[in-house]
Amino acid sequence: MAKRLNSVKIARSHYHHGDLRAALIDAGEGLLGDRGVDGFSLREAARRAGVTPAAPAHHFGDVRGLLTAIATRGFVRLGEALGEADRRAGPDRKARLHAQGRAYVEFALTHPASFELMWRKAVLDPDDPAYAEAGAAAFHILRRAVEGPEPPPEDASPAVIACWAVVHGYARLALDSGLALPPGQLDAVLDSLNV
Amino acid sequence: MAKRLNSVKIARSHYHHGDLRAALIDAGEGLLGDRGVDGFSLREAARRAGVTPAAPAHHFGDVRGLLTAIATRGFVRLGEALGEADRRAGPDRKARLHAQGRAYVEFALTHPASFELMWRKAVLDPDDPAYAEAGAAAFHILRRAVEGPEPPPEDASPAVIACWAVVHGYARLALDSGLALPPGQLDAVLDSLNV
DNA sequence: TGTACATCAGTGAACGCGCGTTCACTGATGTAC
DNA sequence: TGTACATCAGTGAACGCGCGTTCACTGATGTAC
Repeated sequence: MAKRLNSVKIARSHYHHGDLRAALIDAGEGLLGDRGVDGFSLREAARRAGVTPAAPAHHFGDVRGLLTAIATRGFVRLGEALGEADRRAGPDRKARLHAQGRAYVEFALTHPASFELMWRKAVLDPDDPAYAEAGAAAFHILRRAVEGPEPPPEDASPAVIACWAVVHGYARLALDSGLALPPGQLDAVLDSLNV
Repeated sequence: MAKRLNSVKIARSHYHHGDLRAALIDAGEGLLGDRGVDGFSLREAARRAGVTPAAPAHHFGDVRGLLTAIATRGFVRLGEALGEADRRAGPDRKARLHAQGRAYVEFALTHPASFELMWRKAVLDPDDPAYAEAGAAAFHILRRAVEGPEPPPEDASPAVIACWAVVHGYARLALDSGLALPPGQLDAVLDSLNV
């Protein structure tokens, strides 16, 4: 019987899925994309992961736990997108800000249901450490672009709040309102901001 | 038997509530305030209005209809608040803009559940004429402050979008994030906007 | 003014549904010796 | 290398729940004559 040293194990038995935790988050994200936050259910997520409705409890406790994990992954991805945009933008402060703003809005428009879930505290466990940390980390990337590489430990500056409000508001507006927002518009809005 | 000519009829019989439509919207708003959008139910709203769960159907068709009516009233109230703030602000354009911005954010923070519902298209009937009209009317008040008394029939200018994005974003941010936003901050943000 | 009758706006019982969670269980895994 | 056993991560059946909606009904209202 060959030892399986590979980290990827393909054929798995009925029991012991292998990485059900990740599979449930995957399935949950897909479900979210198809049905939105209001159409989400634990049972359907389990169904999509090919598993019994009781299985998720071992990994997440309850629905709230699974939703929080999905939202956390959303913040991680958002942080990656912001970091990536920031790196590509080069050293210019304004260029970095614009790049992050565009990435933020693009993320929201590309994953509207995830984006909404990330802020729907009523269905999450907002005190979950991983969730809180992922959100703070994403915010920190924006802060560093605005306040410099080592922001002071105090509260974020008004300039950061202003930038975040504009970008977040723009993303929300694009999703919330029926308004068709032309692509270049965000740049114009950010340009009109003196920060 | 005296004819009841008064518009207000106090004692009503079991049947024929009098103005159940309004009473259900009232009850629904209260429920929304207590439990949030995710805690809303038709049955509980009917219970609070002292009526059978089947009664709302006569006035609203289904839950979606009731929620849409509540959201519509939210937009009407928001419009009133914006108009009121605008009037108080006098003729100066910047003053009007700031006043409306403050009123917008204050509305959102005072009625967070209503504000959220107003934008939750997934649970509403966004094509409902009254709902669409109330939303457009509120937006129009902001537009007039930015673009002048007779805005052209075309799409709103980038300046209006910028203002709305800032104000809407600020309101959303205050609700979405855990961040404590100091009261004067919105003014600072609006000041940094060249419109 | 009185009466017949259509319409309206409620009742209350019942329906089926999908949900989240629980429970005792069992097969697979991994570790100690 | 082999065996015993504890732990882990699933199963699958069942639970109770509140929900939105339906249905036949009935009391109140208002209108025509």
